[in-house]
Amino acid sequence: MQTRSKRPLTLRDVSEASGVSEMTVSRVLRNKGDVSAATREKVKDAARMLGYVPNKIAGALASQRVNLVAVVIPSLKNMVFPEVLSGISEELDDTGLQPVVGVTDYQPEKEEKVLFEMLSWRPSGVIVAGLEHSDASRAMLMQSGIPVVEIMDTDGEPIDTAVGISHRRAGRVMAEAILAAGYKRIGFMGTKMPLDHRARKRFEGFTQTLAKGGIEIADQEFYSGGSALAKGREMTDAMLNRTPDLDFLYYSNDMIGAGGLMCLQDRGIDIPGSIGLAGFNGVDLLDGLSHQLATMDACRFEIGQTAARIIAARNAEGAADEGQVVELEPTLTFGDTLRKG
Amino acid sequence: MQTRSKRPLTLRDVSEASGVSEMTVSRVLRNKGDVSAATREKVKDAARMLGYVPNKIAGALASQRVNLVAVVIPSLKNMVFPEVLSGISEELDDTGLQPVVGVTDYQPEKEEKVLFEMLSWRPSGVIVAGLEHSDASRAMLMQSGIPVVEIMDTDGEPIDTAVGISHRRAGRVMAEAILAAGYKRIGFMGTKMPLDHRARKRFEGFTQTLAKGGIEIADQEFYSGGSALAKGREMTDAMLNRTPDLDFLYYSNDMIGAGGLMCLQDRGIDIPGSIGLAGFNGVDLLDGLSHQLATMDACRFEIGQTAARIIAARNAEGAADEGQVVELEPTLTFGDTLRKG
DNA sequence: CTGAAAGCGCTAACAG
DNA sequence: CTGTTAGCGCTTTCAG
Repeated sequence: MQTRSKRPLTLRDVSEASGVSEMTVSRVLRNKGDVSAATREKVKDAARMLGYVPNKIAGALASQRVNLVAVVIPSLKNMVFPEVLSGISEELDDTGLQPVVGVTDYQPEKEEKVLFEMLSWRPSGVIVAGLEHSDASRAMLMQSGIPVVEIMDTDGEPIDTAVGISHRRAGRVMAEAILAAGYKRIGFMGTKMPLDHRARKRFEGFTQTLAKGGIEIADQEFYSGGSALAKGREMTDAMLNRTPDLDFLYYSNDMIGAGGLMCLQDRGIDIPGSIGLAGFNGVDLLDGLSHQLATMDACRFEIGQTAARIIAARNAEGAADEGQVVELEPTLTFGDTLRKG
Repeated sequence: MQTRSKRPLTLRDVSEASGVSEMTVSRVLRNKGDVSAATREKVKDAARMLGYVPNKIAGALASQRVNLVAVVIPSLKNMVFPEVLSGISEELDDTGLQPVVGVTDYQPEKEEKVLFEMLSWRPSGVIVAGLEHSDASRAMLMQSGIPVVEIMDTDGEPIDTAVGISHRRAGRVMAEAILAAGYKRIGFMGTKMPLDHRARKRFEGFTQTLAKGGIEIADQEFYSGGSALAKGREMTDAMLNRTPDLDFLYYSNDMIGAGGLMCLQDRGIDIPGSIGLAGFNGVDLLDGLSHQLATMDACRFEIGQTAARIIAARNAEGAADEGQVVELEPTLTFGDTLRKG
């Protein structure tokens, strides 16, 4: 058929090979406009024969249309984000739009850099995690004139559109459930991430609601790095030694919660009678554990879907519902580690 | 400063605002060629003031250079692939190249589609998981004239360059360790994925080596879908009921292996005395378990790094070491679940 | 050090 | 239904 070539093929090559004008070749290859079945076949054969791959760079420049959606997230290691991505990817599958992922490592400067890179490709839409961005980032996004959907969080002022859950509310709901169940001596363990605003908001909602119930966090500890499971185990062990009278442990994610669960089991503690536990995220990775950990689903997949749907709609219709905030309802799962109040 | 605008800014706008020719503006913004400090400042100020974001589409078309590296992987849910991605991403960080990810869901037709999409952006390199591709995919990749690195696997004929481990060998090494430890009645559990060629090759290497030792797999089971931890637990339970005299369980991944471990613990079985276990992948997610599972590291991060380094080098130098195969050495970890022979 | 002219490969907008 | 003519916004190349 063909071999490793130096110069990539162009429309002109297909045009010459098929004896049809470039313009008509272009139309056939895009299924645009009416072309007779005969020429259509000729063109398609020639293209296939040569192994022609259209140049989207040129196409995009000429048509001022790019079928890319920029997706900017803090990390790929957290499982939460690949799940959101799946939602986006699935929803975009039939729209002709394609997600392009950028990772910020939770660093505002890197976010700025990534956004700049992304925007310089003039994508059809931008989906970015969180509502907190540098002034420069916000300015860029506004200025771009591109539809922007901020995801995961609704506690704040969106640039354009937001889809997510209220983490403050999530913290509050969990606190209410714990209070209702009659737990009094509560310990908290979480990641040491000053830049994880969503974890911070959950923590705030949590402590504020406890405070209203007249309760203060009895002990707390933050970690960073390492295997979450191991850390959860270690921290829990340390905390129980330090503050033996705790009757509830709230973890900022399910993975360290699972570590804590193992620690309690090793100690032979009655769950949730003597001590209750809860995590956050609804990670189904952990479904095989001996106890099902109480947790709160963060609607990751659905958030991705919804955000993608909004971008796709805007892309099709032109301007539309700007400035909306879609707040999804996280569901609380009691599992086997939190008594119903 | 500026507001939501309709028309995106162009070089011309910056040129007019700064009173410097477009060409010189372009040079400043790319740090290319010599420009006086004075005009440089003028231009930079104007660009910042306006909030100018260069149009890479136009730049790429004009310069015939795209700073994108296509990365095509089967899935994002498997943790293995995000890890490879991290390696790629990190290695690419200082090269000016940017990864763009495409997901195939283990489907050859989707791989073909994704590759076509990717290639139509004329990336500087392609990193693709696996050595098995449709004829059309292979043809596209060859034809493109773009550096191609196939990753994860070295058992086969690469299109251009390959970086990975030999899964056949990995299976063999594990089998040898198990034989050396004196286990005789071996059960296997894995995913039911006809298209996961690497898992298949491991299994082949494993069974062939056992055969040489005069041993045949005593029982086996394949699953698909669901939480791996839970599945591992269920399958192990079922298998032990069915074939109670097993003395070793080999799992195709660490997650189901962990589920199996829990099952054995529930049953109060002595590990690794009465029954040994091993998984595959070296997932540090699981570090907090009561026993450290025997496993084999797949060198994911390193594979990503190496592949990225090769692409970056080719991009800088022009043509170079084509056709090489880099086989990395997976390390066997005995942990607490496999006796040393 | 700076600028003018000529495309990159494709598609929009018209004519036939 | 098919072809022609202009660019898209930038960079290359070549003159100053």
